[in-house]
Amino acid sequence: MHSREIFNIVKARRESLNVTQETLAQLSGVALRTLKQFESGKGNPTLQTLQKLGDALGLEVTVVIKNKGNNV
Amino acid sequence: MHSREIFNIVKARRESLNVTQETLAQLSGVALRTLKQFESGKGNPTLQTLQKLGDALGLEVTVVIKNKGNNV
DNA sequence: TCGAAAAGTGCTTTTTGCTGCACTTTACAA
DNA sequence: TTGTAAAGTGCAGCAAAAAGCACTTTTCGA
Repeated sequence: MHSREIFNIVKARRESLNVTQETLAQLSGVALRTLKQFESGKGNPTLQTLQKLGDALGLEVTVVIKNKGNNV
Repeated sequence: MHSREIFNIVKARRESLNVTQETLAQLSGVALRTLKQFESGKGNPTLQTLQKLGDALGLEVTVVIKNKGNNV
């Protein structure tokens, strides 16, 4: 999952919940400026930032094994 | 998935592949110091760092909806 | 069409992640 | 036990993320 995809999922999720950036910023504890930057495709958020946003949106950051069945 | 879990998954994955921190650092392009810090449970990696490590280990960072069936 | 809400952007400061270096500690095989 | 490889840690510099502020642009309903 590429960064862009992740950004888009967050943005899409926020929109599907009908929440403004400002509200999400308050709910998540992430600064509005940071959120804006992030949703407009720029930036390289820290895991913590991503998780704060995820928590507020009912999203979860996970790390999974790629290509099951093709591993050592 | 909490930060600790993510750290542990990365570490466990590296070990299961029998790769040293030093080798992973070279393969992933992440500095050894950063990797060490990260595997010992400290730090708050950026998405990019996490993805570099994931790429080298065959892991993928994803963002998924929690509690399927309980959404808007 | 117009006005307000929402979103996007430039600039700046503060904080902190990334990195290199040197050293210590731990694990393990000879 | 001892030597070596691997892993962990303190310190410091640099780059970049986080955040605040002000302003512009876009969106959209009245």
